[in-house]
Order: sequence, then C-alpha cells, then structure tokens
Amino acid sequence: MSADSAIADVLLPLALDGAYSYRIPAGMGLGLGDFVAVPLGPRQMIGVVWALKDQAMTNKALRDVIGRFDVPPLSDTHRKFIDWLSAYYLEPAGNVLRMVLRAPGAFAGPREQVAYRITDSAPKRMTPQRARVLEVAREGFAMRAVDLAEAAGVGTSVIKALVKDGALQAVALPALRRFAEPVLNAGGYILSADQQAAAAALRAAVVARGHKVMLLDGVTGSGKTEVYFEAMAAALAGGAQVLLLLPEIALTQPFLARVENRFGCEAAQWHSDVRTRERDRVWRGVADGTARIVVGARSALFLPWKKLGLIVVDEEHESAYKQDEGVPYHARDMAVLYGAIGKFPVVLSSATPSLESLVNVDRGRYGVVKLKDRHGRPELPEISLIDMRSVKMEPGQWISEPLFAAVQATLASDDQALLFLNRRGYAPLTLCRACGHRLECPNCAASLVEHRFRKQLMCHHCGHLEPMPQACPKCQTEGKMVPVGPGVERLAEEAAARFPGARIGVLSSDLSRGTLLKDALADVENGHYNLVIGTQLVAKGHHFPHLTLVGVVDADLALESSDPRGGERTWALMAQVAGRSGRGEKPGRALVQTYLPEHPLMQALRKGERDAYLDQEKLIRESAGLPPYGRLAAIIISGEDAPSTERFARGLSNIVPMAEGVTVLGPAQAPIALVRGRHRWRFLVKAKREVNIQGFLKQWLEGVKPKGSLALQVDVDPYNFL
DNA sequence: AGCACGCCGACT
DNA sequence: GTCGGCGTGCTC
Repeated sequence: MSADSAIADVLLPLALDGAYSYRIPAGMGLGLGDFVAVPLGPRQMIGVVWALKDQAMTNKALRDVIGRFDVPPLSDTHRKFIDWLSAYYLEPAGNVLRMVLRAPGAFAGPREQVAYRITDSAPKRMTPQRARVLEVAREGFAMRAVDLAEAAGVGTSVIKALVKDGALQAVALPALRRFAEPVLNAGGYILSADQQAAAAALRAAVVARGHKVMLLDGVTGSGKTEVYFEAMAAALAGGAQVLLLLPEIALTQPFLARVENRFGCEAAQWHSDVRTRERDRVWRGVADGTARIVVGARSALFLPWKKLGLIVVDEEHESAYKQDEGVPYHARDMAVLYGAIGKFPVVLSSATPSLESLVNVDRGRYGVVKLKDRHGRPELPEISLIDMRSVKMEPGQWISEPLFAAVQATLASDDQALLFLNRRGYAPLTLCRACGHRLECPNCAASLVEHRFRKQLMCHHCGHLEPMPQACPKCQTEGKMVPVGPGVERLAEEAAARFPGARIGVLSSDLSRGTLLKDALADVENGHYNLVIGTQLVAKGHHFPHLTLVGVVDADLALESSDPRGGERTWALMAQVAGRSGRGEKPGRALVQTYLPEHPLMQALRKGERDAYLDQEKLIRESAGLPPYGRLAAIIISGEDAPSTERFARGLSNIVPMAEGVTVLGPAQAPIALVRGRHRWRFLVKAKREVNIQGFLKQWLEGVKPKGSLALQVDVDPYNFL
C-alpha cells in the first residue's frame, strides 16, 4: 500500500479484538510498523500501524491519527511474530504489543534531562517536606525532579524551592549514551579441538543465513559459552543484532563481564530490574540497530529488533523460560518461532536438554552439536545411591551414616562439600501434637513453612507471613507445635551439631535481596565456607573450585509428584548439582539419598546413562500422547467464591465441542486448589499432534464470559502436565 | 488498561 | 434527599 493511504489500522496495547482504524491526515505519510499517537476515548495512546488501506471496514466515524513518533518502524518480522504469538496462545495481539511498549520514555525523544544533586549549603528554611527531599538526595545520585519528589513523597514545587534556596543544584544528565560497536576478534580465548568443531558447525548455520535450530548439548564445564560466542561473532560480522537469552533475571555480573570481554564492547542488558532511563536507552538502541548485543531475560524477545540475526537460548531446558502471568508464553519456543519468521538461526544450549528439544533432534527438525568435557571426564561425576530404606536414621536427622562419613572425610582433607536439599526454610510443615492441626496459609491451600532464621511462618505461594504461634490456633495447647520434615535451615542445624568446626554456609533464594547472595557465593568460592547447604540455587552455573563432594539429601522430591515431567526435571537437577563437584583438577563424586533406588531414573544416574533414560521417558510420553508427541492446553478457572467457581467450571464441560483426536479431562481442582484467595479448577485438553488445538479451544470458548470475580485463563503448552 | 455510566448503602 | 462503592462495557 502506498504511503498516501487514507486509513491506518492501528494496533493498540490493549486487550481489544483487533486493530482500530484511524484517518491519516493529509501529508502525514504513514508506513507499516510506524509508531503513532492516536486518540482513544478521552485519552491519547501509542500504537503501531498494522495495516494501511483506502477504506475502513467499520462505519463508525473515524478519528485522526495525532502524529508519528520519530522512532524506526516495527519490522515486518516483528509484526508477524506478534500476530503468530497472539494466534498460538489465543491472546489478543494488543496484549502482546504491550510487551513491546514497556519503555515509555523511549518515545520522548533524545532530549537532555536535568537532574538535581544536594549541595553543601543548607536551605534558609526547613520544613518536614524539605527534610525528606534532602534525606533522599543525600543518599543517592542526582535524580530528576519528578523522581526525587516521588521518592520523598512531596510535590515538585518543594524541589523548585530548594533549588532557589541553593540546597539543591541542577546537573545535566548525559544524553543517551550510544552503544559501541563490538570488536569481533577481542577475547583471546583458545578453543579446544572439540570446541572448534562445534563452533564451526554453528558458524556455518549463521553464515547460511536461513532458519535453522541448533542444539548445543554439552556437559557443565565443556565450554559451551565460548562456542556460542563464536556463533554470535559470526552473526555480528554479518551486520546483524544478536540476542543472548538467560533464564534468570540475575544476569550475574561475572557472566556479563565475559560477554563484554569477548566482544570488547558493552552488552545491553534487559530484564525487569533495569531502571527506566536505561530501559529507554536499550529500547532505542535495539530499535535503531546500534545495540548489537543484548543479554536479557525472556521479555527481551519483544524489544523492537531492527535486524535480529541470531538468538542464543542458554540453559534452554529451564522452566523459568515459561511465563505464567499475563501472556503465558514459552520464551525458548518463541525464540525458535522468531527465527523461523525472521529466517535466521537459533542456538539452544544446555547440559541437560529438554525432552522437547531432543525429540526435535530425533525428528530431524533441529541440528545437534555435542561437546565433551575438556578434561576428558565422563558426563557426570561418579554417583552412588544411598538406599534410605536400609539405613537407620535417628529421628530429626536427615544425613545418613554413609553420607555423614563421606562429608567428614571430605572436610578432613580440606575440600569442600555440598549438601543439596530443594526446600527453603526450617520445616515444610508444622503440626500440633495435641490435636493434629496443621498450620496453613489463610489465602492458599498450602502449608505454612517455618523460617526459623526470620522467626516467621511463610507461604511459598503467596508470600503471606505470620509469626510462629506459641499455642495451637485450634486447640490452644501451648508448646505442642512441632516441625515436620527438613528444610535447608534445619539441615544446617543438624550439620552444625554433627560436624563441629565445619564452616557452614546456607544458600537459598531467601538471600537473594541485595548483595547477601553475592557475598555468600563469594565466600563459597574463596573457601571461607567448607560445608555448603543449599537449594537449587546452588545448582545454577556457579563455579565452586574446591568442591569435591555433593550429597543430595532427598532426591525423591520431584519424583513423588505424579507430574510426568518429574523424571526429566529430576534428571536435570541431579546432573546440575552433581556437576558442581569436581571442577578444576580434582575429580568429584556425588552421594544421592533415595527411598526409590530401583527407580529407572536413579539407576540411570548411577550408571551415568542419560540417553538411555531419556529414551525410556520418550516412550512413556509417546504412549501417553503427551508433549512433545501430542498437544496439551490447560484451562484454568478461578474465582473468589468456591461454589460458583466450581459451577462455572462444570458448566463449561457441558459445552465441549465434539472433535476428532481431542480429549478433554476435567474439570478437576487444580493441584493447589486455592491460591491467593482464589479457588482454582482446571481442564486439560489433550490432542493429537496434527490437531489444531487453538481452533478447538476457540470453538469451545467462543462467547464464554466469566462474570464477577470469575476468570478463565488458557495456557497453551502448560509446563506442569498435572 | 482507563474511564464513564449505572444501580444500592451512610452521611452533610 | 445526596456522595460514593466498584461492577460492566466501550474505546476506531
């Protein structure tokens, strides 16, 4: 369509059915993908030109486009990506577009900003408001007037007055800093022969410039990062932008330093903790193509890429790539989709690839590159099972005699040991011994977890906190509340008693605020602690050079749930945790406490037979028709009132359409039937792979409108099968 | 997502 | 008699 079309269909960042039509004022000359301001009711909104036409499809009186922003247009690829994602997840395209527009300041243009800094001179008059402003200004850097006023909870007039009085001083904030060009031969890391071969395969895919997904499958310590850096370098050399996706927000500083070291330039960061001004800078840089390398969390996919030419998904098996709130998308799958639309390669990297990716390799849809350990060691350190059924355990103890002896020997030889338990807090359950009452969250159908260090009970689903009661809330008996089962805090207590003299450090996500976690990790690395007790947080990519023994206290946790993904998840976790030991020169070993030593997973761990185990898992999935051999969608109905939520769910089951190859299970209460005060029911839709499950869902849910507090959420490809 | 319209409880 | 609670619905 020509640049002088009369009508623009503008997609707005709202949950609307489609784009709205606006008249283009003469001479405005809009193009597809342009960012525009349009009127909507009494308001003005930012939207994107989705289509251009000469006549509107509506007979409503059209309003005029207000103006066009001086920002590069959203590419065809990006718009197609939004449309596909919207259709795949049955989510209004406007809601997807909203994820693209998460940097409002980016549209304000590159104007100079003024900030204010405290001076040495005191104001002539002091008021409580002024004091608050000065208090805020004293502790931080220069801030914009609105930010400073907001932080102090006052109006901007107070700031003005303080400037006039000389107590605050205006300073110009630097204009948006430009991103530097990468230096492609920076770094100086020497690749092993294995790495060179792997890098060549990835580079070839990049140079070929078509869509291709490559699985980079290599053990922890095999140097996958350096290999995909080579693919990134090749894409950058071709003039493209590259995106490196990481599962966690905590883009650890050391990792970012590695990227910057390799490419001799700043890598743009994108995740929820990046502050407004920097968000705007990254957004602009991505849109105009000057930001060449972005390291980000899943939402970085939605940045307005000008010329994206490669996505690397690190730790592709991680469940953190699945977003559960808002638009429930899977970032790894969407990275692959983006690559397919944009016709560029995608690299999936993992030491424990997801079953989905491995099956895609089997089907020939993905290529695979394998990397062996650089020290020539086998995939996993030596893993031995401890059969918990045959060892005697004292009540209140969780470290069996064989594990105890191994830890003691390790500590005696000046090495580090890690005890892994995937449970935060002191005890997962607290009971009254007098009446059997269980302490539960008032908002969720879940036990409260005692956090003895913080002297509180916590709900791990909604964050609810309450003090530990002295007396049972039900029968009022005092002193009869007992903790049941171990968390890392309780395990640390046992360890302190049984390994006197050990330097014990506890690592869990409870530390994640501030620098606590960083300090704790550093203290593990430098050997300050010699006995580390941790949750799955310790399994994720940290180097503990002195660690030679890993003890898994309860390996059965994820297997006990009947979720078919339990085995795969446990494998990944065990492999990662066990992989912590024996880095550097020393070989490591792992002892795994289990009540299910005959379980195929445990046997496979012991023998180090990943592929054989996963082949068996594949067979189970295939015969059950579960992903990746079949399609799955979950429908979650929630509401504040239990009976009406159930009634609504049951009503839905009466209108399930007939369809070949589709089975609808439910409604059943969701695994956690009450979360944050909302009752939850759910359906599972199981379909053959060739079935258009979206079409089925649309047909079923067409015209269904939950009323009041009721809500209906569709989750295509849910992460939890049960 | 806002913002207005609309129908039932405690106040000048 | 009104102010105001937030439930429902519309925005090109």
